[in-house]
Amino acid sequence: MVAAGKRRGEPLSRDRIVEAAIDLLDAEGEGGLTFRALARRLATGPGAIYWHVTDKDELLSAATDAVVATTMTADAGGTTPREAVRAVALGVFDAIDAHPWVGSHLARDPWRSPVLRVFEHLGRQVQALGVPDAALFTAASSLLNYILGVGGQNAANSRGIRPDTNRVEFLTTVATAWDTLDPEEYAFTRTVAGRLREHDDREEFLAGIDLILAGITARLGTPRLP
Amino acid sequence: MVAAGKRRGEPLSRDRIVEAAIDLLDAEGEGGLTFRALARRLATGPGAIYWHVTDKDELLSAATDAVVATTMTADAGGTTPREAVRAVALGVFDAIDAHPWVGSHLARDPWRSPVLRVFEHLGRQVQALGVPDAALFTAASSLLNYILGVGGQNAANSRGIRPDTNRVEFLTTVATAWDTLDPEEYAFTRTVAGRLREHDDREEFLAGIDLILAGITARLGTPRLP
DNA sequence: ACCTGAACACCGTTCAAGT
DNA sequence: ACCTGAACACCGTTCAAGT
Repeated sequence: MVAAGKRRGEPLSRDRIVEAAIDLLDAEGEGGLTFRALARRLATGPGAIYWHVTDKDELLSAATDAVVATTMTADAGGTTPREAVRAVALGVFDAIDAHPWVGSHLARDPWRSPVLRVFEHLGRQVQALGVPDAALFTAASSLLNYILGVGGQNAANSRGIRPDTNRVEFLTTVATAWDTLDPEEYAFTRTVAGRLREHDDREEFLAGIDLILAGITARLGTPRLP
Repeated sequence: MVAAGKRRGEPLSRDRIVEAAIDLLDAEGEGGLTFRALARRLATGPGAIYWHVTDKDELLSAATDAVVATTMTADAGGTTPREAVRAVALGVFDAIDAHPWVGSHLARDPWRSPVLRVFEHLGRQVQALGVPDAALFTAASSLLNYILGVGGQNAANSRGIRPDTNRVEFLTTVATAWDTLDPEEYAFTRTVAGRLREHDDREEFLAGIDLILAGITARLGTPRLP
């Protein structure tokens, strides 16, 4: 990946452009992806990129898709469907952790290939859980939406932070801010502020997945809810 | 709301600016909010706005918060906690339906006032459900993240669409696109394509909330999961 | 204290011109 | 077919100058 910009000899190609875009996004963040910066990295002019890519939006989608696709390759054979769902979810979570911009883009890229890829893999595992046909769509998209929600928030979090601040520091800052909230208006939030301070993002994320899985399996016997 | 731009006599104020920003966002979409356009609407120069507002980001947050706050006023007294959770969730859903840009911004505005407001209200109702202290944070933030996920997707959907196309038309387009997907790679997605075509966004959203609620209540008796 | 609007430092995107 | 890079039409934001 890192070599994308170095290979000046090779002709421009969609793949090389996407690769360089990922590098740029990783290094500089969402604001760092610019046609000019990208062109500089590829030793060409900004106009050249438009010959291989229609749009900045398409470029971002392609970059996101490339990252998501790699985390979705291993089809988690052997384990239980429940663990497989967790594996898919964690794959997306970790991808966003490593490339925060993926979270932002997934959240605003509905039903296009990157999101669809995740949906497909979640759906297969939900199917394996034995969920009846009528409930498949709801189960899979609930998981998907939860994952996208967390992803968006995490992406936003790491966007607002200087890269050098660590997690604990950040959580302490937020939790301390919560302590100054109006005690009446934010009674509940203040109650769980301690929980925020000590929680582990990844475990918290998984706990949410488990909650939804519990909801899905809880009604496996039940034909319909009131 | 609509009169915000008309009251040229009154002095500029943060409130008037936010009000005009909401109008602009509603009328023109996310791309329509520009300091220049806003200034024109307020019959002033772009620089004047900066005296009352620090940033475009802060302005967007203020606009989002104003919309979210109004939907969160009625504290759903009388009904069951379950119905109250649904009411809070639907409030956010409908707000995003009416103002799609709210969905986009919520998704990228972590732990700031608009999101915190929703979190607080969800948390109170979760508390009323009888969820033990140790599980409160997870339950409330799972609901929140699901809501934010759906919100982001819905916002993105209505962003990519010309305002005149209706829902059915749009869903048909997406579902038809799904039919052309690789049958092997997207086996599950193709299975549920029909479901997508006929589904109602709002009901689907509520079904997801119910799923999470089922997960939350399913373990009310259980001390710990494996 | 508050407003004005020109100016700065950027963007994405296009397109005539080149090879 | 593919690349170049100047040019167009915008942005957010700042700031000297005004009231």
